[in-house]
Amino acid sequence: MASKRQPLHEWTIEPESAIALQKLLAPRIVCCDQTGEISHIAGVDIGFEEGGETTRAVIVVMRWPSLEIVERVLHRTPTRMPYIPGLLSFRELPAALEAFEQLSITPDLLMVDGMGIAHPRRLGIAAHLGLWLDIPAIGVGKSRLCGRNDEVPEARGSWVPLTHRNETIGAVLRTREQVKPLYISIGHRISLERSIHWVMQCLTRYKLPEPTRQADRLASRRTAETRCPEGDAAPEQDTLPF
DNA sequence: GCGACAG
DNA sequence: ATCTTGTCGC
Repeated sequence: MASKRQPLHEWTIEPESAIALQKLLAPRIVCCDQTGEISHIAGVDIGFEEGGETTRAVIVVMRWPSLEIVERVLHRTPTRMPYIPGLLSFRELPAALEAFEQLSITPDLLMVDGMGIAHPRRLGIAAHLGLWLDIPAIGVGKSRLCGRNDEVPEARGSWVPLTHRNETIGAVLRTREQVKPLYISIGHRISLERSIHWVMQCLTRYKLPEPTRQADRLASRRTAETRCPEGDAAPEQDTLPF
């Protein structure tokens, strides 16, 4: 029976098949620089509502080097799959891809909340998304999925390699002093060195680089209403919708 | 066999 | 990821 095939990103897949697919796709990840002129960097993050029933995919596009937000997309959709360590992309990619379809600007670089190749089968969500869209991507994780690393020096900008099975799969980077480091890894079409470089270039006063931080704020509905008593800078203002 | 385990 | 209060520090 020749039924109309649904978009590939609407899969719902068994863990066993998902793992097989990762092993098939991982070898296609490009780990060298293929970035051209970079004028737009996008931050990608996924959040949840209603105890996980609804998925919120957010993409924030910023102009480089001003880092001003030029476009934002918030896409809400029913959650299709549960969270299984190692299979995160199958739970979050569908929503992210649907959000991408609503973007009018095609970013030159993606910064994704999660791992790139610093994954058991070298295909974390950042690598999976970068490969699918064929856009340079960097994995920006807040905690470790696999691998080991030495202590990271306290100085901002210092980093140590994250290794797994005798391979360097990423870097544990100190983006702020006195704060837990970030787990940076190649997503697609960019080297680890340049990945670290770009993350550092997008840092302001926070732990997370701006693209990811802004996407995270919106995905977790932590927008401009967060009050701060006084003193420092005024609460961040959101110019665009939401 | 036991622990670890992105978001 | 999300649920959640107060609390420590610049």
